[in-house]
Amino acid sequence: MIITPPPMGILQVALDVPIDSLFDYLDGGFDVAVGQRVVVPFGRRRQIGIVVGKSAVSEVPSAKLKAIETAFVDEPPLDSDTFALLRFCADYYQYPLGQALLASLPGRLRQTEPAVSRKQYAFRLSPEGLAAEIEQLPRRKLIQRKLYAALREHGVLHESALPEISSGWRGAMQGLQESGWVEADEVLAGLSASVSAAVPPPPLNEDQTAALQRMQASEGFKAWLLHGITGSGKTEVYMQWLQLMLADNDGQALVLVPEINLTPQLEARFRSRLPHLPMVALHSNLGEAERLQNWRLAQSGIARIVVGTRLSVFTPLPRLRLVIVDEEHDGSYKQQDSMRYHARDVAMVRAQRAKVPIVLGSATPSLETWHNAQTGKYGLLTLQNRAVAKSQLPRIGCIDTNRVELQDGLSPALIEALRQRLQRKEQSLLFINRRGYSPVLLCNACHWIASCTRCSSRLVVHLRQSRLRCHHCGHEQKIVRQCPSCGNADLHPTGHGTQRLEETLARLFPTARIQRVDRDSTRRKEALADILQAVHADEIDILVGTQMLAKGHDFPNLTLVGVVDTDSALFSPDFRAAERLFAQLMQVSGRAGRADKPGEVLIQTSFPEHNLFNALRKHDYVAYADSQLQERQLAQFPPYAFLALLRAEANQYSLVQDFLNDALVLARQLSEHVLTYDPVRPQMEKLKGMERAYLLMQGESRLQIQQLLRQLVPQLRAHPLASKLRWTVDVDPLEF
DNA sequence: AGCACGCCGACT
DNA sequence: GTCGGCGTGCTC
Repeated sequence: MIITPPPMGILQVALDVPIDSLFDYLDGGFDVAVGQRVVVPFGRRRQIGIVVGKSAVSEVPSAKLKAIETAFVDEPPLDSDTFALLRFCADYYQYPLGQALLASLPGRLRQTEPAVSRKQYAFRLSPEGLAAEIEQLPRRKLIQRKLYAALREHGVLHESALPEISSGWRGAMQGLQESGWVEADEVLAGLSASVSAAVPPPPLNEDQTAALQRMQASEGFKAWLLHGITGSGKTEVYMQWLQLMLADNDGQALVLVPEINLTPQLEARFRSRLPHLPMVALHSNLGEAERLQNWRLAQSGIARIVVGTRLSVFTPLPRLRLVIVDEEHDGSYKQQDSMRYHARDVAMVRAQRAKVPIVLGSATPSLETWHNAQTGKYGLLTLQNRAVAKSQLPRIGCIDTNRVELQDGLSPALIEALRQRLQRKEQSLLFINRRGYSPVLLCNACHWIASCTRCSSRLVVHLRQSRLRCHHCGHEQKIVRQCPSCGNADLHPTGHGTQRLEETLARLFPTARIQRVDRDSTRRKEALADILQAVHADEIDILVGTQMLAKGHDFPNLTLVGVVDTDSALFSPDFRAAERLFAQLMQVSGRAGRADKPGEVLIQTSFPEHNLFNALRKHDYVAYADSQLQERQLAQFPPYAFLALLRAEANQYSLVQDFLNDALVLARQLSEHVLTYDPVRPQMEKLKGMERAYLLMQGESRLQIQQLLRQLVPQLRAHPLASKLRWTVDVDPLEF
């Protein structure tokens, strides 16, 4: 008797390979759903894949077809909303779907092994336990009584909350379970909840109340810009909105934060105020196991709030009700390799698809966002006042470096201001955007300059280590004592970096306690936290650092911020440099005088009358943004135009040139709407030994750009030179 | 991306 | 004679 095997279906599988196509496999008898993880044979190796479609037939000759090896049918498949979002992004950012899909998953789900989470439990009272009373428990079983009381109050308690009650909770809980009062449910691990009572919300000021009311009054998708200076209480608005939106339902919220170590702080604040809303964090500091757990808690709907960086914009959230993007102007939302998405823009698309509101918060919104708020596309919510009573805005002044003689890079006025702060036992902060001792090593005889051989950059002098370093590629060498060009032994470190400024300050103020904060001084894992701690403990008088210090922390006793060198950003060929500088200086100003002590900001510049500083002195973001927008409109730059960049690099510049020239011809043929400029070399013409150039495409709409790229990119992939050099497409590029 | 195949130079 | 350089091409 002949047994006919059951007919096999065809699965379209997306794989983590840089090929923009799907692969067909026989389902192997597995009952697989779309979105499921599968393991497939691929050439000589095994690959993890995601099923993106099913069908009865395949275009691929049946001799070529292989069957899947395994399907993880026990795991919940990727839901269709998240899947559709990733498909949209893969399309929009010109990136292979399989790579986009797989990159969005926690690392453990990219392996060909089944991913198991550690079992954890949530506890609740049994009917018997509910019927009982605490007095039935012996007095001396103190921990059991505490646990019982907590369970009565909270209903269900996750085990992560229990150490708060007692370190000996395990034994006591066991006792309660044995007596039949408590039942345990197995849950996914990783959720932290709290048994502490919610910290009561502070009263809101008028602006905050108005913002909340307007947000509450809208329904479905609606984008808001929450514009408020540092200290105006944006976080409070977020928290009360979360409470309003999530308290009496089972909805979920996505909260995006920039890629800095501020996530734990925000998390702690949220947790103390919203202890009843289970929250998970998703950021790069998590271990693999924890990341998987938290992701699954979001996917299963157990976690109600997800606080995370860029990548978490792709986290499956079946009951998404609202999205918050904090510090929306922050550049770290833009992925700068692989799929070059902008998490803020993706969040906007996500909110739109999910028909939920989204709030973008910032003191210095990106001009794109500001423009959208001006044209009415986004609702504008303004927080005018600082929420903390009595605190006032710092006085901002410029020091004209043309008119004074600098002493090792410092003006007399700034030195005097520092001296005053030391006398008053107040703290100061000096910003300088260069680490190292000096940015240039110069031969005074022949004007030779120490340069990197692999990059078009100067080598930075690090005097303490007696090294010359390239800050772009990591190349390092001993400091040369003699000019390699003319033999002169008189080489001068020229210009100032953090190390040199630290040295100068130590000489000017021998008794002051000075601390440098840059990538070099915070290499150790806990170093930055230790320094910030010391600042709070008043163990430091003067901080010298790079923009690392601009974000986040409040220093109540800090009353002076000095900005030493900014002028290079004023005349950068990157049209966004000024926007970034303004945001940075606004943020820096927020560091000064947050308590009841008035703060002062002093900026050393050769262009004190520059319109950027005029606006900054008045704390007038609006005026600056509007003037910048006018310039952008005249120049037809974003947000009045849309850009895409084709970057290419190779050891040989001629390769890059040939490729981009061909691409240019193609692009001009393919679109009469999109303006494609001749290839341009970036500031850093050579980086890590690679010669670089790019092609800029400019269109009136996203659609025009998309239509061009949809045709151009496949043709570029087929170009004979395409495999001989490295090239990428950057849609809506932020930096050039 | 991997991993094969493939066709030319200096080595035990 | 063969070890190995990385160019070319394919993976359902």
